[in-house]
Amino acid sequence: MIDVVIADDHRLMLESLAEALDSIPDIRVVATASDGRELIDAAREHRPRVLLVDIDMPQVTGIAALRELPGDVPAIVVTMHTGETERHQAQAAGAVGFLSKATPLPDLAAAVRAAAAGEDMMNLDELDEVLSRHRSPQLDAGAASLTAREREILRLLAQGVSATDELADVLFISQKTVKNHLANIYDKLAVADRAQAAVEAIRLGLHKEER
Amino acid sequence: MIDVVIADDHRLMLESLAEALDSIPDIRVVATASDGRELIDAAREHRPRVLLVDIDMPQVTGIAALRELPGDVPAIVVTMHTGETERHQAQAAGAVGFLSKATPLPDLAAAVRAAAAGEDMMNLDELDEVLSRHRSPQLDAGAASLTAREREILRLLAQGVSATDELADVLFISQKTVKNHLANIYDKLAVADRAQAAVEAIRLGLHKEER
DNA sequence: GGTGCGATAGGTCGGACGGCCTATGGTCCG
DNA sequence: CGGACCATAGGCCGTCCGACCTATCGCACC
Repeated sequence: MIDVVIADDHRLMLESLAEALDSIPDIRVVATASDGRELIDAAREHRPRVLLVDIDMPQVTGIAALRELPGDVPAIVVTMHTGETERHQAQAAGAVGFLSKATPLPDLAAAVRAAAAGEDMMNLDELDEVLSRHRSPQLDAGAASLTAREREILRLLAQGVSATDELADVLFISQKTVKNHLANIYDKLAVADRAQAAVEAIRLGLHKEER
Repeated sequence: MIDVVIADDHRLMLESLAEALDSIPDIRVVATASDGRELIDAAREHRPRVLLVDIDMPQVTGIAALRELPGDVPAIVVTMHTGETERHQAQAAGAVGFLSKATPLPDLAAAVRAAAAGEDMMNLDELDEVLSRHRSPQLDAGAASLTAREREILRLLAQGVSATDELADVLFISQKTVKNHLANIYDKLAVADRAQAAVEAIRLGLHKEER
């Protein structure tokens, strides 16, 4: 689980991004800030693994805030202004990444994971390669070891198909097999019953998957 | 359920906002667009109840797109540039609302509900009053009639407390009472068991509530 | 060509769950 | 005051669930 603090002066951006990142299973937004001052305070108080920082902020800019903060927490600068000047300022202030606000959300998530893993993303030639190495969420041992069939059953659970006979009908297998898969799922996710498995499945985002 | 189409040229904003709004129980994002052209196509194809439109977009701006679209779908303009010029252009193009990107997310959700209800939000003096009338999500009959105790139990379910005896212990009531509440919850939400109730509880956002 | 693993399936069993009914005390409101 | 609603609680019953064990088939990897 990667703890993140986000700073952006547009509340709509700040709150939407916080909500969206928080719904990613391996990322948790522990605090948000609307200017550089709040960012510095939040970073000191919550000790996150990664900072996401906008440049344009009233009073203290993102760049200025980064200069005040110790370099022990990797910071990704996210900005509308992707000129070389801003880029160099960000780099000089200690940023490990510099992304445009045109970046797709999954790429930002990948950048957060990369930053948490100690990667540097200031080299544009390597950026794509670094991001692609961190595209998939780093799930905990249990969730990561789920088989395709088990994920399928979890997906159905998260979508409201909970009865054994319904699951068996949808999957064209016997009720017995459904129960076996469920038992394995309970083991891997360390839960006790369908209700808890459904909660966990939704946390993992399985309810959004199609087919 | 209010179907919405969002247009914004910054993918991070677009995708984050889509994710955040979609997680609100009475709002569904049916399509997103990165420029005015896509917005026009998406509006025609998906026939949403409300449009959320950024002004600054390449090729065809939000204002230009609104001018091309029939006025039968209410549009809310969301922009960084809140000058009188933009305001008047938006109004002339048929927008029913004009909000800054500094607007808090809950206010935007309220504006979406207001727009879906046919309200006009172009009068700044009435804006606060109109928004406050639409703050709470319009839940369907079942969810709206839940009692405090029932919501409490649903919240626990959504947070992974599923066993009758655990629920009884946490709430300091007998297991029998827990089962009675659950039976009433199943009725109101039209579900059959705890797993489905938990799924519904998360959809309603109860898992985020404290205490 | 084993060895391992996943998907399939069956049996048994005790306990948990959900459906249905009744009942009491409290609160709020007309 | 009476009615409506809620939280609390108990009983009964049939069904479903989860735990534990065994077993076969197919596929992939070495």
